[in-house]
Amino acid sequence: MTDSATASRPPKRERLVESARDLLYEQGVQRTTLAQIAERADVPVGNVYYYYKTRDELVHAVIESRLERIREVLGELDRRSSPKARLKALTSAWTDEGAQVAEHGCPLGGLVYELNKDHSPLSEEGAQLMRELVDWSERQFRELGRRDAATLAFSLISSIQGAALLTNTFHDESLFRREVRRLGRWIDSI
Amino acid sequence: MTDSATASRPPKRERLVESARDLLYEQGVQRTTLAQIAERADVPVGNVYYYYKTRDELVHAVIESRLERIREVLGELDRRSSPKARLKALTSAWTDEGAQVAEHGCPLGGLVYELNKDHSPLSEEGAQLMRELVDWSERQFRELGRRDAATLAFSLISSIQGAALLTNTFHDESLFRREVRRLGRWIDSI
DNA sequence: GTCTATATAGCGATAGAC
DNA sequence: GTCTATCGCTATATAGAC
Repeated sequence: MTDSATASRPPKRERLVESARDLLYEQGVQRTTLAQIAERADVPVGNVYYYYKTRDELVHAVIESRLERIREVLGELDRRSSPKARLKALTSAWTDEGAQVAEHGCPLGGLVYELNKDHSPLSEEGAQLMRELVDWSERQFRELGRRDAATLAFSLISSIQGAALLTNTFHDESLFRREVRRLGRWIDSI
Repeated sequence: MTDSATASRPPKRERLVESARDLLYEQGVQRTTLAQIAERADVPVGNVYYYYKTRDELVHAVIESRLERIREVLGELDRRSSPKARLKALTSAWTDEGAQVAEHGCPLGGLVYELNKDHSPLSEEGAQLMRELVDWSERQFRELGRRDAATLAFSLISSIQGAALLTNTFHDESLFRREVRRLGRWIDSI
């Protein structure tokens, strides 16, 4: 038994990233303290530094975790038969979390916004989250034979991100659903 | 001479709001300290509290300043002859600041994003910034005879906000210009 | 009204016992 | 590997001289 005392709980290192991921989303990067992260992960504060030497290193782990999740989701979407079906399935991925978007905004958009203000390598790592989405979308539009695929991809992800911001601002999930439905029709019309 | 020593400089209270407005935009709300605000305004730190009892009160003043400016700009746009011209002029207001958007994001969007995470009255005050833009846009679309004016207004402001986020993320002003041109054509097509 | 000096609290990070 | 205790710093905010 190399695991910790209480049987099958995920090891501390993993618990810390999960806790950080959730808190960074709910409260924002700047407002979240190591004490809060440690408390939710049920790890003593001082012990955090055994797993992550600095706060930034922990934030880095969260970005990596988000990046892996994005690639995982996009990989699943790639199994769908047509580019249009894939693009529409992407938008559905957001509406599935509509309630959380209304409460806390887009998990990716918020993170990226804050990292944009950061003068560290984290900023560029955050940008990669968006690049992944835009590039994947661009490939779909290109498969549809659009030469302006890059522009369309930028428009699509932009619209979703902006809709998430306003939805969060007005705390009204229905706004998000309506806008994403609109984007679905737009994709169909292409 | 009731003014300060160096003749015609704006009074300190005003200098503080201006300094705070700029720094909150450039660095974000959370990262900006009173010391930085005071320094840029050329006011001693301790003296800030003579003009604003708390930090939140100063942030409140910045929101009010932004709100006034929005109403001022929208008031000027109202002088244009057609709703379409007014809507397109609104989008131009953003591209005029394209370089800054690429560097720091949208001055309103960033502020609103951060205030959304705030558990204070400032959050609702921030929402009013967006409401002002959406409501004004909705009136224009309604004048165009659109019954889905509310939806279209939401889409327009969403797209601009999302485009600003991605433009800031990729630090490429041309992305913003291209997307706003696209929105201009969309307005024309309505 | 204006300024300096300082109180107070909370943060990230470290040292070292176990 | 795990934990407690605490350092050092910086932030907001206050007290009080001028």
